[in-house]
Amino acid sequence: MSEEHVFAPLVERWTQRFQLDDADCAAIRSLPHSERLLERDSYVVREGEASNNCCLLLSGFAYRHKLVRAGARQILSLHVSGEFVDLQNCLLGTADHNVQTLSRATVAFVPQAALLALAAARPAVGRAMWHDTMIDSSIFREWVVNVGRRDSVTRIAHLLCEIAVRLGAAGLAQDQSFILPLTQEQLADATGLTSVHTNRVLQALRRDGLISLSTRSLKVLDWHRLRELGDFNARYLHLETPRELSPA
Amino acid sequence: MSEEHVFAPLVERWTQRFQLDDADCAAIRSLPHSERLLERDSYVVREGEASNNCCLLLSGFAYRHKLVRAGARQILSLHVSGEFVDLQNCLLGTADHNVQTLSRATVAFVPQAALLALAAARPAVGRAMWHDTMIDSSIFREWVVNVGRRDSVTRIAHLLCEIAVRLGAAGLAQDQSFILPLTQEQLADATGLTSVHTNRVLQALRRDGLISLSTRSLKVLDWHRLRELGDFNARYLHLETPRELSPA
DNA sequence: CGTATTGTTGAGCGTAGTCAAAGTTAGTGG
DNA sequence: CCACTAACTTTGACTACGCTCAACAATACG
Repeated sequence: MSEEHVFAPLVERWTQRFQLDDADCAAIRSLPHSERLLERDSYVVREGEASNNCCLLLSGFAYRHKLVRAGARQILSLHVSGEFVDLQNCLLGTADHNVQTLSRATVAFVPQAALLALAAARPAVGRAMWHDTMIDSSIFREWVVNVGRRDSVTRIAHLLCEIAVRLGAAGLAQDQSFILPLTQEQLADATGLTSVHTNRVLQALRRDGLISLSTRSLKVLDWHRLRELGDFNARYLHLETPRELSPA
Repeated sequence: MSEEHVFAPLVERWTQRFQLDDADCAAIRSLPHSERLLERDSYVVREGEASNNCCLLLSGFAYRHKLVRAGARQILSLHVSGEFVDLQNCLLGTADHNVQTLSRATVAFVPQAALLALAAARPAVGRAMWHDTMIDSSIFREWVVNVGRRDSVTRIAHLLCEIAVRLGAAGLAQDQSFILPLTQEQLADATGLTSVHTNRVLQALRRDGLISLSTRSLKVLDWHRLRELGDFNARYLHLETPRELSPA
């Protein structure tokens, strides 16, 4: 991956949604950064650490999670390539959660100070960054609802819907088929269930002809019914272009 | 409440944490706004609505929530006076959740465009706003953990700890006592439990001498044990001066 | 003072958890 | 390329935490 293309997907995504001018784009492209290849399960951020760098995911998948005293893990969100994975920790001094790769991944670490300086110098870019973090926030809210008020089948179906839509939007799905980057244990940790129960729910979804799933490869066979079953409404993903707001 | 003091608590809070100069503060104070008194249970934002105003809570309490198809409600967060209650919806065009008052409240509605213009014109203020929303985000993450991976007693204890610390930080608690602005049904909706079970857990906490609670008035009797029981660590609140209820 | 809201109690049930073991797939090194 | 191992998935039997339903008590409030 050549240096000058590192930020290309990011610039493309942002220019589609926000009015970034050439200077904005150039400023993004000239951000200092160091590119790295991370093995699966590598920690990108550890809870309690001071964070000096922000991590942009160039390829692969990542997730956030937290541990409770009893030792259980709760996965907080999933991330696909093209996303900044810890703008969150960037603004708040110390990380309050862990970020880890789900797969082998390439990332670019960008010094926090450079990002904040860019946000201050180029308000349109700052707003794009803020906007991205607000979408993350919306997804957290939906996850609170998912683990708080939905039964196990609905919960799993909802999560699969979210993954299907987000991978689709990122161009990582064809014909309702995609690589599910999570083990059943990770699906369980994302939904607040046990891996045993998650396994049984997945079998039920297969039995009912909603999905086919084998070794990390998932195909949605009946999107309408899965969406219905999962009580899924994509609004919270805010995939549409945001309304244009011009400074007064 | 006189016009020029509407933003005073906000300016004070932000200047304590960020380096805002006089021009920044003046710009905040001169934000256009309309002040209103809202009765208890008033909607501030409704899911699906386009939002044109941001709501700053001047007094009273508010909460965010979402409904699932089955009709259950999940409370997503609580808000105390001095906080912007929907900077979230401000950046994203349409609201993805409801915001409602928990008590009679006074609020100031600020036009969204003015806020975004301010954020762009005065980067330090923009960063303060972004920072506030990132703390909300951190709290959402902790709530995902709370409802996803903690048992009922731990969950309720954790929520009570959060409320105690946040009300303490806002100067709304004295001597480990404060007004608990939630009914048991609302506590249940915040923790993903039923009101019946919440009632039983509260009784257990009273029986064990951790809290005393009667008609909306809660006193923490044993902060150390409650904190322990609730698996509570205030880091996620990112209070600069974590003013925890100290054991005398 | 009457009514609505909120809190409390009991009995029975069901969803999801626990524990343990076997089966399957993927990854690694010989 | 195969053998071996670790990781992941599946199954069964049993358990328990928290839910449901329903009635009643206490409190707030107009």
